[in-house]
Amino acid sequence: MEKRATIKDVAAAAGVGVATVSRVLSGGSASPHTRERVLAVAAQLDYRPSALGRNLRQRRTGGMGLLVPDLTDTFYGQLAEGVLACARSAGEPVVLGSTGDDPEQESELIGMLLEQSVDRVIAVPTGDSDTWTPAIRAGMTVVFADRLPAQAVQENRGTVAVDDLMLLDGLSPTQQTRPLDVPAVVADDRAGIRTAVRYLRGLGHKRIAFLGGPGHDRRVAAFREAVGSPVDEELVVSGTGSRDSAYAAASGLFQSRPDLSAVVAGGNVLGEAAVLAARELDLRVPRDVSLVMYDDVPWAELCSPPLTVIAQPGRDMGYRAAELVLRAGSRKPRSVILPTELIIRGSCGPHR
Amino acid sequence: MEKRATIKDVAAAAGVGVATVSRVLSGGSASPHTRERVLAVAAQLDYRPSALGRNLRQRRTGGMGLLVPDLTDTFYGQLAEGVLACARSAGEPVVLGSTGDDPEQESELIGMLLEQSVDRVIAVPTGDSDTWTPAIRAGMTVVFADRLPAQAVQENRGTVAVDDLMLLDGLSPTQQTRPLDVPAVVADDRAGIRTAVRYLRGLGHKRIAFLGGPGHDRRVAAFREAVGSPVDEELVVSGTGSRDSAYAAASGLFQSRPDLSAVVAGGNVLGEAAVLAARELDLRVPRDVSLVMYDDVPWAELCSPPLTVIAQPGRDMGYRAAELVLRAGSRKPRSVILPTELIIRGSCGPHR
DNA sequence: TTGAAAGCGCTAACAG
DNA sequence: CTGTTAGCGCTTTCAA
Repeated sequence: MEKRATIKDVAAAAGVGVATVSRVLSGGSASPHTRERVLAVAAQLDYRPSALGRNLRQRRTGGMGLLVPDLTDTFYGQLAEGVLACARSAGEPVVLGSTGDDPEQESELIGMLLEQSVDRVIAVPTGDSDTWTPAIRAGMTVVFADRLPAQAVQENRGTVAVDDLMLLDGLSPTQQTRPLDVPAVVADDRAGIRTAVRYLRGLGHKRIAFLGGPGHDRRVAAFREAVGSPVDEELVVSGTGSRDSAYAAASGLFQSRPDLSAVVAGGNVLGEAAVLAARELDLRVPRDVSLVMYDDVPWAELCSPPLTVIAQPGRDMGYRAAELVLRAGSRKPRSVILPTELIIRGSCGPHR
Repeated sequence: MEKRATIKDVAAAAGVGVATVSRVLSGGSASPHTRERVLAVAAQLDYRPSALGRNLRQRRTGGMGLLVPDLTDTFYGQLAEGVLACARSAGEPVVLGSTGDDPEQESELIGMLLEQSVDRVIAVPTGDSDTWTPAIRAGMTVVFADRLPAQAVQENRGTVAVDDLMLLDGLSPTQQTRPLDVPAVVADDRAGIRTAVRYLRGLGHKRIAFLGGPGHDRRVAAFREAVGSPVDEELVVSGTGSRDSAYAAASGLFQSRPDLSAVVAGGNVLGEAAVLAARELDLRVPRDVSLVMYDDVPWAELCSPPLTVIAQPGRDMGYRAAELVLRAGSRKPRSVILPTELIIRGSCGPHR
């Protein structure tokens, strides 16, 4: 940067000590006269306190890190906008990283944040809890959004636990030693999926498939639960996150099981793939196959027929997560579960 | 953050001075023996140099800022992914801001970046060149992406000039005193729009409308040029950036000018609005109205009919911009113009 | 080749 | 209420 006025310049110009300037600018006590004077000089010099000095002094960078799998996925775009909105109103910077749903990249990004001393992070986790334990141990305040890290292999060291969320999923907390207690902001996947499956059932569908992607474990679990056993395992397939892989999964599913009559796509990328694959195979929606997609994205309405979706509040999710990570330290944050809503449009029809 | 090993710890443990450690870690000269020893100790202590100390010392934060209008717009998601990819390979952090296409928010974000001493910024500008001049004067290296700031009212102070791009648009550089010379990475809007208009003309369309949004000045200009005078001004309308406003603009256009037979949407949000508005008004695409949309986004193919688009390489644009901003300083970066491509799908038909 | 020392701009004790 | 001072972790002269 070019030469900018420092706190010293202001102090000198105002004829006071640097500490006084610092106090005035951070709302500390000062005589009205001094305060006014300092403020005037600061304004006149166009002084802007350098975050560099402050950060070093406080051994921490302000703001927060944000790790998402892919900004090309509209849902994460919404989530990011929520985080940014909250950060902006708090005047805090956001350091962004895109993991590509790759645990290795995620680790590298965590390392980068550590190096930057960004000690507050909102993450859509990709790796398992072992990826996160070290960072949390190192003092990072993290809030998970949209999903939770897969449970790592149990060890007798503590694991990342996400309190009541596990119960929500009907998973038992297993034997955890000193859980790390990471708060999370997620949608009520279980209810969302259950509602969708019931809806399809109500339409007469028996063979319902689930098309999942990375991080959809909770949704898959909810799906299994909703359809009840025995689960036809061939009807539960997953892509790896890329659009190509999602397409391949969808296409493979339709071809291997022409008897299925409905599909629940675990995310908008998978929904997109399902629509494309169905069209390619000349399957009509909803005549030949009904489709429910997780995520309400603007283009869901553009499809013909418009897609019936399980909407989750992406922006809110980001905003709430940012709030949590900022408030952490004062009160201990509790996880948040946001409601989903089945929005019925035109992509589901009665089973024929 | 928790207590992490500092350079001092490493120095002590290795029995050398801190300067030596610093040198070794930044690839300076050191005896093989010393180097090996330091490296070993550093690894053993899991030492990670703190960016805080370095930044303060160098009076600049590494990495780069990224300012986009809206991450919910898939195109900017692609752009951001490109920037992140380049930054990642350079190991640099990215500080993100979303301007909402609001010059005021943009200014605030610039201020935030200045405060953070982020001196390299990639921006999809919203404000005019006066918004940017101060930042650039303050020593910020900026690279514009996707669009250029509107020319501010001429003064005899220098203005932000974007060298050859203005010529590309057929604008004369007017009388500029010491242009600030900000490099930019943009798509060849002029060619893209021209190709689209010619294509529609070839289909027999005479009344072609342009549906623009914020920052589409160059596209509007290209459109005017392509249709040739006299331009029917009622056929050139703009939204303000929100989806609602885009919808209103599209709907208003269709209603006020039922005689139009083709629309060029200046961006994917406007294309979305056009599809929605057309459907609402019972206009069939492409029977009643042909549509070409700027931006190729995954869902363009999902529409029925699939949308004919002017594709621009969003990801490349981000990547190139990041490269430019990182290389700036060594060689003086030149602007880059990326090619567009008309991808013909199904949303245009012959004029009836 | 190496080490000692001087800060970068700021905040937080600690005196006055 | 205010000023002085001591660093935060690092890079970078400057000597040795």
